[in-house]
Amino acid sequence: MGISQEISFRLERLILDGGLAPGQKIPSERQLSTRLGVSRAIIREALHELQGRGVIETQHGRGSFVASIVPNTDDLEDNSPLMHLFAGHPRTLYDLLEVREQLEGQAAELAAQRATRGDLHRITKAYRALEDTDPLSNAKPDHGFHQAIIEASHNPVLVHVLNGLKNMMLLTVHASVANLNPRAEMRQLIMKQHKQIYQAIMAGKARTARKVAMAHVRFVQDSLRSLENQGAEVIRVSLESNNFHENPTKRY
Amino acid sequence: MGISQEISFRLERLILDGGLAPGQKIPSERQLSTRLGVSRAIIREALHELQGRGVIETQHGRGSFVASIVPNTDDLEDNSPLMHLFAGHPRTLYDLLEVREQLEGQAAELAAQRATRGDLHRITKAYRALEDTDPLSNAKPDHGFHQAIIEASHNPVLVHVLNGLKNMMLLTVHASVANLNPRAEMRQLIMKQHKQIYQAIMAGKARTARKVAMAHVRFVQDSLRSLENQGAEVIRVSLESNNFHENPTKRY
DNA sequence: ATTGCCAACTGGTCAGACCAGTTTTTAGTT
DNA sequence: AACTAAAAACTGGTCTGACCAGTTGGCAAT
Repeated sequence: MGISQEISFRLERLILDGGLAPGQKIPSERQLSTRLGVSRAIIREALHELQGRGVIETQHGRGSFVASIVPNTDDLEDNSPLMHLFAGHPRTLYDLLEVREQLEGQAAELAAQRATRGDLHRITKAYRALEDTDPLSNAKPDHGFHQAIIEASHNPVLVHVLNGLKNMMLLTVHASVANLNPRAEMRQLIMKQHKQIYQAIMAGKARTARKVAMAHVRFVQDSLRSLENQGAEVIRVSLESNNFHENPTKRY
Repeated sequence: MGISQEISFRLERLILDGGLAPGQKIPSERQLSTRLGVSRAIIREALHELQGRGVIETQHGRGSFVASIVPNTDDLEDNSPLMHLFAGHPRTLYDLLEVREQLEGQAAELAAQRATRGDLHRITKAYRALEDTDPLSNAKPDHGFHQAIIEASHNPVLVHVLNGLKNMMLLTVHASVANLNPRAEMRQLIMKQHKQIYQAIMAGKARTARKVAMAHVRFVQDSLRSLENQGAEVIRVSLESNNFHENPTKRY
């Protein structure tokens, strides 16, 4: 581990272990530099790291200060650092939907082929719940319906993979429900798609089930995209030129 | 807001928007420095900030890499209950291949659409290695080839999912290579399939890429199955009852 | 084919300079 | 004495160029 890291940890411990209270000023970079016997560059790197972690805040010409809200260490548990960044990021939404299109399609196909009576019963139950529920902000029944289908695929790997995506999936399902359902005609279409999926699986029509399931995900995808284009608040942060890596030639 | 901050935000967005997948290497500090027109010190400060946020990880002498999304939640590592249940279980092999068929198909399609020059170069390199290597029981080049394609899809979610399956995948790739390659005519077919995939991606023929990639996985699947039926020693480990669910009515 | 070494990467650290804001001191005026 | 405005003395922000320390890949000798 480099000196810079060591310094940042040392400073963090100093701050957290008492000494410095929120809002308090920490020594200047040059002071820290001489006192800790390292170059100012190292101090600056360490401070930037703490800044990234939200431990301190810096003001040009004034100094660095202990951040008011000390981040609890529990931060790293529920949502991994990137998870937080990915969550709600529109790109990830589409990336996720791309993958979902495939996997849900296959799940539907396999479900149509392999579902047992018990599976069919569970799917029916979930479908009924989906029909009955007040469609306002009802991400749960939606997820339950898809989950029942996935489990009926009898492919543990598939179940496991989709389970791993569950958190992010819930996010997208929620996003879709929240953005799409309020629009009456969209809700109609989605319910119709659910019905198609349900019936195809019930009838054991594998190819059809795959097709409609994929179409369903794709529909959600396209709808969100069009919503986004017409200015709804699905975040879009477009950006300046990247001189960074080459860009994919075509993307979306 | 200082340049350093701006740079860190820009980098973060480029990572997320630019399709930089977890584990992927980001340009060297000196490259970024010249490309973004700022000093290396600034780049380093920005990188330290991202490091503090957990977006990247840095290794002395090697470079900086996009942090994996869920570094710990991948329970498929060594001794997870699932892995134990899965390992060597022939059913799992086919389940895995089922999922792989979809995901590899999509990866190939997206790679054909989105691959940058750098991606194409990496794929070519991996392909060459695949051609040159003595095909006897060497799963590594095979895996490298597929990996290069997957990364060229520029879909972090897809990369992540397939990465999570990496261990199991290596198992199946190994199985396929070990069982299939020794048979001359099979090896020929597989090499031909690889060539088709390679050419389709190079030519940017997305649909074709998907088709041949899926056909490739399916071929491996079918071949293993037929081998198994004629009594070859496909790892055939027990196949005790699966309490996974009720038994599907039709299965294989 | 293997080994070993060397050149060319990569990040890590340092020194000193200068720019750009902020605060304090000081000098000058009233 | 009080007020004000200039100047000095802070603060962080950026740049440059150098050198150290790991990693990697190719090339020569074996």
